Amino acid sequence: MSKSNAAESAAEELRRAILAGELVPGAMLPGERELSETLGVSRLTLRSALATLQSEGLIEKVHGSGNRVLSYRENGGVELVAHLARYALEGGKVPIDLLGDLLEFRRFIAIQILGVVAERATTEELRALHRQRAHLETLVDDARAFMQADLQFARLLVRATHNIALELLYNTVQRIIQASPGFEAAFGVNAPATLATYDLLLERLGTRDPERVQSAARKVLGPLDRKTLDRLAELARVMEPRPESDDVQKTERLKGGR
Amino acid sequence: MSKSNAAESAAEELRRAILAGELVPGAMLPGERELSETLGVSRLTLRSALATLQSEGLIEKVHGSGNRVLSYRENGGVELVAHLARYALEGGKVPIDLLGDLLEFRRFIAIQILGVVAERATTEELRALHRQRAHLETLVDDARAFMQADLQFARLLVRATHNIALELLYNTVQRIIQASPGFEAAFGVNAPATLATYDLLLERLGTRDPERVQSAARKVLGPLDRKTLDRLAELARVMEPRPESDDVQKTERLKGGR
DNA sequence: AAGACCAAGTGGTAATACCAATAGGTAATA
DNA sequence: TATTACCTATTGGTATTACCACTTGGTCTT
Repeated sequence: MSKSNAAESAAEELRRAILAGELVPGAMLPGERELSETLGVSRLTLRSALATLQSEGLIEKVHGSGNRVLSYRENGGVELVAHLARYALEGGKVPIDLLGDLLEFRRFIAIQILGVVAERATTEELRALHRQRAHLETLVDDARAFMQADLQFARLLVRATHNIALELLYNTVQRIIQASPGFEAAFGVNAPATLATYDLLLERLGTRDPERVQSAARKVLGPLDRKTLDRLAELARVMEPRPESDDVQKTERLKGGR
Repeated sequence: MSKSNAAESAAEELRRAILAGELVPGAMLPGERELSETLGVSRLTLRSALATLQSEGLIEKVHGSGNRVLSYRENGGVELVAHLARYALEGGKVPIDLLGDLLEFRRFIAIQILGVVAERATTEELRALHRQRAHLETLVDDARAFMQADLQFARLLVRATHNIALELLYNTVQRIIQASPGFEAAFGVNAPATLATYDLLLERLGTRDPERVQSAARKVLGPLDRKTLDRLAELARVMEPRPESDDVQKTERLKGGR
């Protein structure tokens, strides 16, 4: 990859091996001195990579003993979703299933959040949501900008719950989405339907009745996500496996000249 | 804390300063060479600490420029919940509000999860849940063991959703809970009511009707969490406050230049 | 046979040197 | 005068080397 970060590259290689099952849970990694040489980085850089993997719950460091591989199913943190998605994309596949799981997760949170927002949000917070909705409408053409504004809309929603745990969780989710190339497509694909959905929900929020908001959310959000997935699957079919770029030869010829 | 880990201690000091608002978002930390001397660790160790803070979304590293403090409200990950709880406890306070937010978050997820589990769980997975419920009954006296078994029960539940994103999220939540001293009390305090609740939910799950399961969950889980919080608040009143430690002077040194 | 003990291997920390990227000032230029 | 190019001090990133602290597994002693 084009990342210039040596430590992250090393972490990447190990992470991929673990997620691919090549490194079995319970197994001990080679010693840091040996492993650093194998990966072609200094022991220091290797240790930085190992620290990252530890924070992701993929390995366990035991002073005096070694580095043990853990089961990512039982210990891996949410941030692995981004990596799983990236590996799938690099393999040429659109991670429809994974994205579906992530959308379901988001939907679950959203339904519940909408309920408490109806009760707790200040009028000012509701106003801010309407403003952001209006802003979204101007960005339907720019997928990336639309995603950013959509995330901001979600942030305003979360903040209106006045629940710090949910707010921090949202930060994590946002980082996952932004770190997952291809996920942004899921936002742009369905912009018009998204806006219509927001309109309905905002209208219901105005009633301040949690029941009405949640029942609407349950009816609308599921189909919306399903439609998004369908369109993504469609796009995936259209795209050919992977076009090799033949610009390489061209650039080669440029070198000699001047 | 009595942790022998130098890097984590350094990270701890910086994290505390950031979460306490002593280091304002947007501010630049002192250079790594200077800061490492200030904290009494090598630059290497300091960098390890900074890497941790970066992964938690508290700072942003900019090659050639410096380390910028970020707003934890906007960038901090969920794992900060554990640290916030710990700081509160070390200050002599039981973080009732924070724990309430966390329980609410857990409750939101649980309600939705129970819905899909009713649809998707295999009969074997339901059997495993019943077994774990029976096992829980034997541990009502040992708060720590009960918490572990309770977490395992929740894991079985999450796994039955067949949603990898939710499963990974649960891993993160579990780590937060286990890293938060005092949170385990929230589990032991209300063991009998917890068991009764599980019985009800398992019975409803047997019907395979999402609606019935969710409506029961909505009715039961809220009051259960409220009762737990009440008992914890009661316990907190009984315990006397704690004499403070005075490391306040140190924090002055952390404020950086530029 | 059981316990104390020692030694090799492992991760943890430190000190130093050098590479790479950024920012800000300065001089050359239009 | 405003703009551009570039140089340089400062900052983070990586490598090398050495030593400390802990764990483990064995030997030695009792």
